[in-house]
Amino acid sequence: MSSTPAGDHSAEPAEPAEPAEPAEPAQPAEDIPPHRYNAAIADAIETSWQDRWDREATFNAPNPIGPLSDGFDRVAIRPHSYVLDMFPYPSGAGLHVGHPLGYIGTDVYARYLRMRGENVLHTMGFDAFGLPAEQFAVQTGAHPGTTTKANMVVFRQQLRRLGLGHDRRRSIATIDPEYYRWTQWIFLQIFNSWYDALEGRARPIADLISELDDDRREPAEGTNPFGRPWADLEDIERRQVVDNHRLAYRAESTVNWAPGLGTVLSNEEVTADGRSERGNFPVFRKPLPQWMMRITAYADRLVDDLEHIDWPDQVRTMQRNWIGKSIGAHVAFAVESSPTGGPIEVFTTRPDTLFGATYMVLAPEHPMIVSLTAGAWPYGVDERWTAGFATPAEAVADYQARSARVSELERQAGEAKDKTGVFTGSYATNPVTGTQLPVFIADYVLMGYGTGAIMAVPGQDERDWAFAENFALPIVRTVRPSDGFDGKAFTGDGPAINSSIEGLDLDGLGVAEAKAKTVEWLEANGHGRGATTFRLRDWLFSRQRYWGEPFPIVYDESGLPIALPDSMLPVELPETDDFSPKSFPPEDSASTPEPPLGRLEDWVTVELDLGDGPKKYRRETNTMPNWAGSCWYELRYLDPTNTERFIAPEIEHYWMGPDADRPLGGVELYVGGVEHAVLHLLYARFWHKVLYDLGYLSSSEPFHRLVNQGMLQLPAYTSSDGFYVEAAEVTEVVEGGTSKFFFHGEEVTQEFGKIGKSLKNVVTPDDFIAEFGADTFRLFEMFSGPLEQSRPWDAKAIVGPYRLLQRIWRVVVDEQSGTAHVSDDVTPDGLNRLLHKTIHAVRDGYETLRFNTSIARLTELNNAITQAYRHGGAPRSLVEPIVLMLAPMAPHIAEELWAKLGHDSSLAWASFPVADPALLVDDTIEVPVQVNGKLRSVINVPADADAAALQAAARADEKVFAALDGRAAKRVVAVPGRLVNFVV
RNA sequence: GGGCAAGUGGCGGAAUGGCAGACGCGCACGGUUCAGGUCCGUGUGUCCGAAAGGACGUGGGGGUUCAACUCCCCCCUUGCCCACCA
Repeated sequence: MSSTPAGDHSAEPAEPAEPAEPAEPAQPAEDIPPHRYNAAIADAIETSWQDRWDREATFNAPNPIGPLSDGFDRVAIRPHSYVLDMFPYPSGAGLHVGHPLGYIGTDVYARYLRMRGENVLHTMGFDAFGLPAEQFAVQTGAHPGTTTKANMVVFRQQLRRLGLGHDRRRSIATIDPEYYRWTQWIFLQIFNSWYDALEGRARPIADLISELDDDRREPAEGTNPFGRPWADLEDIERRQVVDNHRLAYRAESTVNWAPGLGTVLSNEEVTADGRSERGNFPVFRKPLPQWMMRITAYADRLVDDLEHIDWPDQVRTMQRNWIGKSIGAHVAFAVESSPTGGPIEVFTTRPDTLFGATYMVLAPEHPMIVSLTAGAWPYGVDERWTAGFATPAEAVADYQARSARVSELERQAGEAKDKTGVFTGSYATNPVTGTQLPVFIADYVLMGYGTGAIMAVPGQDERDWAFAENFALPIVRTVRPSDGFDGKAFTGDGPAINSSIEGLDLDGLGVAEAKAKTVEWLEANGHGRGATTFRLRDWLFSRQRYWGEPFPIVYDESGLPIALPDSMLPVELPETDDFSPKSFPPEDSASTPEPPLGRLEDWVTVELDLGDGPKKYRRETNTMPNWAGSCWYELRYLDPTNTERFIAPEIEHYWMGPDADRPLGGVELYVGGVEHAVLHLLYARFWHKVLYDLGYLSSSEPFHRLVNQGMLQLPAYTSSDGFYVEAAEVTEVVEGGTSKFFFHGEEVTQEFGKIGKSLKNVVTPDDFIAEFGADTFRLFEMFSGPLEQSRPWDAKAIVGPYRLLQRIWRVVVDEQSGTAHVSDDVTPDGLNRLLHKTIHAVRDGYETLRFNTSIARLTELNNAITQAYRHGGAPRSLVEPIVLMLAPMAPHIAEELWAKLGHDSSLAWASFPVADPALLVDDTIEVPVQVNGKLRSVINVPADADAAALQAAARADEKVFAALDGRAAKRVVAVPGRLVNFVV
């Protein structure tokens, strides 16, 4: 591929490069040369090149069609890549040094791919709806839109100053009505879809209705509460049945209500100790009508497709665990005392242990408890089972009340392991043994998982064992423990025991076989069937907040939701000064959410013509959660100005369509923090799959390759009383090689931690850019370790990359005159070989995102050049490649040097140097010689020396001769090109 | 309690079966300088030794191999995630 001048991509013809450095260097100390690379020169170069890149639209990536397709004919034959960052939330604090790590990494990679000859899409937008902006607004009274937009201006400046090569035409913000118009449109697509379990994909809801009308399909299980067939239903009933199928649906569901925040939260936003992730307020479980997304319909595909994407194992494991797929069986336990209530259905992953089920437990919220609570205790009941109450009804009511209240407190105290519960007075029948099993309620069984009821098998389950001990319940072992019958549950594999009746004999079988055989028996005898359960719940999708996307939904007098037509989008967020959520005392569990939009009566009540004449409707007053806008932004970057569609299919296919390397398609590289491993990445995959199912996308996964950048840890300082002090005001004193730290005269202790206000250790890129320039800052962030790795930020070490740039500058530029001082000499063979080895290694570093190794190789090469050409005059054929190789990481200085070397156009599209394979192998090589595995000498041999020649050369070496000391080798390992090892 | 990742000089890190410590920071010495800083050069794993050289050395213990930072087993430590999920 020949070099493509940047002029090809410019809006205007390239102008000759103008020297960007100031005429008067800022530091006129007599002995410092006037044109030594320093912060002032860096600043001049960097701002000048940033302006020129903007002017020439250097980083615009042409689309194959549409308004952004200018110049596509010139790149049509090139490969293309889409390199993406997780877009930031524009907080008021601006960027700290941790943020740009990933942004610089993707920028280096994108610039490298471009120089390798690809059409590269790289841009940046803002995830700008969200709670912090709203909370800040509530505190200050300023509108969240105003503060958010001001923050975005600051972020844009900071990002631009880093020299990130973004296609600015594609930048979007989720708060833009022209963006969230399509967020709402996608919501409607999801609302107007259902999951066809037979075909395993989402389909338009209209298909369902016509299939129901034509009697080709029955309503799905649990969607028709009316007990009559579809044909006999009233219109309003049919609407409800259809609504029950939708992928976005309203349901009375138990939600996490945080009175202190005034909003409900998704399960993912609640911490393990029952508090809100944001704000740390108590969260109460409360049944309320809410919008839900049927993400559980995709649980299997979300798990299965993890196999086909290139993500860190850690993140894939986290998603798998979050989805929590369990394979087992549903088993029905008949209840004689309550013939109307039907059997108790349980889910178990261990159907093989059915013979060991000795009691049953229901969650305290289980709906069958009412019918199962007996009128009186059975004769001679164990008093531990009754909790001292005279009747089961009293005992059950007391336990239910306590678990609703206490569970939160107990969780907060961090100990919920003590097994409590109470007997209902009823018994169920074990389907294999016919034994009567007492039915308990206990809070160690959760209503939200499986069926909310379990068969308890103390012999094979540690929790059941603990409960059985507390309540003196029988324990039957059905698996022979490999470690003896030693007074605890055995959960491992082993031969089944005590598990045989007529028609079902498990004894001697391993767990897997016994499971299969039991399921077969259950199905044959009508007692149950194989079943899969997921930990994942449907996604709670509504929030009682102001600062989010309004739903494109209205309600008529029936109270059922009606989708607005596409022509009425966007439903703009109404302007108001009254955007505070109605919050309540944090402990007020009786309160219910009141969305701010509900107070805007003029907006809520609306007259519309939705096809049957103008009528009054009420708008939905909830807004969408923070995650909605980030579920599809990677798609909108591709076609940001499209007013007809959320994205043109050809454009999606061009940038994200599947190919040999990416079987499910998706972004080539996605870089962001591991904190989004579950929420954002799971929701975005879900939406992407729905849109794929509905035929809008050619890719079925949004992000093919994911890399989590590491976290930078900054020094933080604690005083002797344990409080953090401002890191910026701490001074370091070095005494005899060890450092001591002082804060206003008091000695403080240094530790390394997450960057943040709480540790008082925030450091911004701005300070470093002012002192060293953006190129040095970029190089430093990339040099301190691999992109994925977390590491301490040692600010002092930034002088290393600074010196490197000074030295490279000095190789090209005469520090007295400021002009290039290279020669047209031929590069000597030795340096030329080093150059080509460097090219090889630098490319490898770029491709594997190990930029630190690329910098090391460049440093070595530059050191060698410096040694050989102390006073300038290095050959151009040696100097130009080093400038090009430096360019992805330190683009401004590289552009400037490139210009000084006489090139008129930007090197952003110049060809990256290619190593000549012939120069990667030397004529003679050094080969280590070991005796008994210990290094004794290094010999010089021809590169193509075979094993025999190697051995001969090694024996001829006097150090080897001495080490062998006359002993005969029992064995000689001679690996051509690698080593010789004598075993004596 | 479970899962995953990691542990290499004073520090960040390099080496993915074949010369451990590339490259950088720091430090030491030398040059430049009135001086300091900058800049340039040399050295810098530990121990013994004036040196040549030798011994030891990648959290600990064991194993596989001619050869292990690298692969396998056990343990320790740290970090992250999940945590009564039947």
